[in-house]
Amino acid sequence: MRNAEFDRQQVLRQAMNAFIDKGYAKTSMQDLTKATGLHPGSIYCAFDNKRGLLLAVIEQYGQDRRAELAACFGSPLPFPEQLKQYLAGVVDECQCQGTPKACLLTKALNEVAQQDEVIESAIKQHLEDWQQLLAAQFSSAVDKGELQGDPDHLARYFIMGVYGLRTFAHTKPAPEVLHALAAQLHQDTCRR
Amino acid sequence: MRNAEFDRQQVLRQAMNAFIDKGYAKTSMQDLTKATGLHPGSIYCAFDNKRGLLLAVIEQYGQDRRAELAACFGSPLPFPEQLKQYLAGVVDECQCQGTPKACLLTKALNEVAQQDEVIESAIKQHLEDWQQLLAAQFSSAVDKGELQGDPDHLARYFIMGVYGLRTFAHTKPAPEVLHALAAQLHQDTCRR
DNA sequence: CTCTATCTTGAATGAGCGTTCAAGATACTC
DNA sequence: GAGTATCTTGAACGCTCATTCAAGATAGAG
Repeated sequence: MRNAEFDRQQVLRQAMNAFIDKGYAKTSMQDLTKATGLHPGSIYCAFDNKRGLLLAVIEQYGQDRRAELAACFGSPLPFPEQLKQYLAGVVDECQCQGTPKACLLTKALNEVAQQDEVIESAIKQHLEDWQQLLAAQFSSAVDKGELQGDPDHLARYFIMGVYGLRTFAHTKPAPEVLHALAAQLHQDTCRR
Repeated sequence: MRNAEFDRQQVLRQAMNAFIDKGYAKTSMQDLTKATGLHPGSIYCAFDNKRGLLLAVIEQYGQDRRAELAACFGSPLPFPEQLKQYLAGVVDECQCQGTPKACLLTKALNEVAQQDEVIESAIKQHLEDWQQLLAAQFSSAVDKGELQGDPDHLARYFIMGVYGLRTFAHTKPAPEVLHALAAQLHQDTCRR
């Protein structure tokens, strides 16, 4: 017997960065072997093929984002403040000096739209999980009287704003523009 | 002497649909020859290469969208109503039965981000033109008292919403969800 | 220590890609 | 109507890609 030598999570996160930077199609196996340090055979042994690696990476990405969200909304701050911090994190990612970090889920969804049903629905599932986790936070804020309105609708509207913010960031606007948009979104989400 | 036999605009629109459906990377020259009816040599003669064709297609797309916007805001309706119709058009595109039409500009921008500066800035230019045209409409609405606030900020917020709506549509939500989000965006844009 | 099941290695493979180009077709000029 | 400049055609090319696989390495079992 013999165990695998590599750390699966580490490999997935390295491949994740490669996919986020170049997109799925433009990330070659050569890129992936460089990024992960694994040889082609090992990748194929562990993940079947490039597509299987993407699916595993998507799974890991979803898990990481869920942990991130839980950490942010686990603080003792009032809900609007938590939401503000969450948005600030998104904005930071979008304009992280010269090397903006895209969202793997939306980037990949955009790329494989109407071409790979399995990947498409895996991504859709994670985005819906994300929406549901956020909606739960909105719901508990409504219960505590920190917010008014339908939590599901508010969560969807907020998420739409985050999607929009990320796309807007691709056009490299001035930082204050992105901040103003985030502030407006925050206000429109919390006002009701 | 001899003139080219094909209709340039028609070819560009056919290539446009191919790029919108499959994305730039996954649209092969074979796809493009099928979509346009042109042979490889003709495409290379007219547009240099696949990338040149994309650039020409982007130009055409920008022109088409500008015409569309002018038509929508050229109506005699009050501004909020014009905006509502514009949004309705976007939503329709997003959930056009089973074959949603993405925005070529954002789709391609997402794909070539940080990989092709020329394409990136061509797209960025068209998106900024779009923003400016919308901002001009917002500005004139403010002048007429149909709207309150900073037209540039409002236009950017509205555009962020359109970006978000399009990404949200990729997750194939129920039609009423998309409509509710569009209605909310309309309200938040026009309220001030 | 030996054996063997498993993992690792990386060159080889074939398919598909973007691109080229020389031969053929065609419409305009004079 | 002849000449020619231009466009059209599509097979061929070289390259890169994802994928394979047989040989080599290694860790645990007995």
